[in-house]
Amino acid sequence: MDERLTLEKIGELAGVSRATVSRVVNDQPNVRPEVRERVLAVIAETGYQPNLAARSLASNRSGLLGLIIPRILHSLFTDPYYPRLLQGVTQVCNEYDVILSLFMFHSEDEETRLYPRVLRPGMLDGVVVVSSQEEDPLIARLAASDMPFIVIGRPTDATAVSYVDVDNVTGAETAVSHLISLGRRRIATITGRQDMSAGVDRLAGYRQALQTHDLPIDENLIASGEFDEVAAYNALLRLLPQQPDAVFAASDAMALGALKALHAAGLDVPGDVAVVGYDDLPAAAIATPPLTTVRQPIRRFGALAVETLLDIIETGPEPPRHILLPTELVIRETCGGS
Amino acid sequence: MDERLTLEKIGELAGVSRATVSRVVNDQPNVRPEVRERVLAVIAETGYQPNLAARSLASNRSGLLGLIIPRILHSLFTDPYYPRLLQGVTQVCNEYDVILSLFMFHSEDEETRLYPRVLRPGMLDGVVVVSSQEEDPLIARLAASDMPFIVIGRPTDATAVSYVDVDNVTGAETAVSHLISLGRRRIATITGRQDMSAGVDRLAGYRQALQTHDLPIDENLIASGEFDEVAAYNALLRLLPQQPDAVFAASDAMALGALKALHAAGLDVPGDVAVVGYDDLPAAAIATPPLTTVRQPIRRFGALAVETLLDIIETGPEPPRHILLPTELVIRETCGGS
DNA sequence: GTGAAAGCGCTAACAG
DNA sequence: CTGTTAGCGCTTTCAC
Repeated sequence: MDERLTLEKIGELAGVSRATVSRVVNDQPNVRPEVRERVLAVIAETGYQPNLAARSLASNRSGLLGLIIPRILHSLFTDPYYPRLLQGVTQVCNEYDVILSLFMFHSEDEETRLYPRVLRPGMLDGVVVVSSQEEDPLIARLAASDMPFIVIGRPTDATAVSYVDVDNVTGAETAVSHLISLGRRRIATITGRQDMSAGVDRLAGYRQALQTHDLPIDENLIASGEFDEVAAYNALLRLLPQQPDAVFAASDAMALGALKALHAAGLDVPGDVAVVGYDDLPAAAIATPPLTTVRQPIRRFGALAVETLLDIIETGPEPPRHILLPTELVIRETCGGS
Repeated sequence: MDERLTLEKIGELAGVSRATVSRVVNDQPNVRPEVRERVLAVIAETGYQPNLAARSLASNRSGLLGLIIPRILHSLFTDPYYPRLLQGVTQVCNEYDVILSLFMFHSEDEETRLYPRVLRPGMLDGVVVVSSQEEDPLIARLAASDMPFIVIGRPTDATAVSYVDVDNVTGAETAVSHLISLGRRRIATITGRQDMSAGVDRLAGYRQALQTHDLPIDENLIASGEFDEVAAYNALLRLLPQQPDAVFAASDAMALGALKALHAAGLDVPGDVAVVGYDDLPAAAIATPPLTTVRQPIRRFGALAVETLLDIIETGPEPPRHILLPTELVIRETCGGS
């Protein structure tokens, strides 16, 4: 059991050549059913597994996909965003029998030092990039290489690049429109980071909803929360003097921070101020009061990214795939309506 | 720029043989400094990167490490536990220039189907296994193979296996002892899952602290919270009739659930009931009131696992490494003392 | 259908 | 110190 099994050895045991075994292993035609059976039996008996490195060298395909998570944003790490995403990604990888390599960078130095490794020959068949900031230099590099890739989260110069994203503009617009329809008029927003398209788009959705309903946009009702609970807590405190009657937070983490600040200020939710979040974290459902929020299909999203990447590897990068997933408004109690 | 660069080609350009280039690339001795320089220059100019598959095939080392996360526990996914762990793990991987392959399983079927892939020849140099439940069958398989591995979280039959873990028993004991020292006498606990060593050990620490201080152990003060916030909320409600004056929750997520239940029941924390958690999640610091908790060095922990694995790969599995990291009691307001 | 043979790009003795 | 020579285990023409 200890001796290394090779195609050659399996062939020997089955009384065929190594080439035939290879055909069987790779489900290729041109093998007599009876022979195939015999080979399969030997493989099952011996527990033979083809050597990945050798296969990769000979076929120029590694069976490895890369998932690249650029410089970690602390805020995203207090969310279950990445875990969810990873669930979706790994699930599809398992389904298609590809292996996922995870690249997480912790500093700009590390990024620049390690980017070349990603493009290393004989390594990855394709990569999924989580775009955390606009204008990620890696995306330009990937676009210049012939490595198949897809971006999670629409990059700035998106037209030529394949991506999957949630429709953040529409999601935010729906949330704010709902507040308007409930009679709120001084709707504040706590924005996410403006170097991330999710932050930008959700703010755009907020503005768009106000415009559509002919409501004025008061810049004093817009405060930056950096996608962070504590920052949002403070942002809400800054917003309070403007006497908003509703707050749209661009993430649940921030909405939770806002709720805490509202409680601390002795204000009633939704009586005095309505709150809507974004993400539908598990914590949203058990907040006090339960948080109205925009649900993103994060897991599906990761899954779809991999499926699309696999398709790109198969059929080429053209045309660029632009996939926007719809969100869903989950109405709970903090918006004060139904 | 499009033609594939190989050792041969670099050698040609530098006027040396492929073997010399290989020596330079691998930082081996026996190359005249002057020649080395010349080769290095060509490599820098051309941006040559050795082909991983070829190297792996020839040297029988892939430069890949596996991280295996068995069947996902929903509860752990609402924590930033995995993200933190991944940060530690990837940081060390980056440092040592090894690539991390992530295996996440979502069902028992997937597990059994994919375990063999992990042990596939020509694939991984070693694996880190996150042990989520006692008696993971993969650990037995790994132990029977000659794949170097290390377990995060002490497995049940731990003696022969290398692992890193936090000292959960001592951590819990310290927390409960602190409550005792503050004069609490009817100390309840909300336990984590008892099929995970963290759950078992933290309960053991609780019992031990009571015993050490000659306090009776009342089984009615022990409720199961499954490491889940909602389950803990309900667990606390069940505990309330026993009139505890303190609660030790085996995770912050559960402590947060307990806090909510306590508020809902109109009890004052820490006036009526003191609360101590475990994990020091970001949310613990901004809970109302801020949560006293046991801090685990999760990131260091992931880092140490990889470093130790690398050492095992280098020097062999003997003797088994048993590494316990100390925890730290973070005293905030829910324990009602200092 | 099947086998023989030629690499894939690299490392690792082994000469010199 | 440096080059030559074998493979590593697999895929993939190309004959038969």
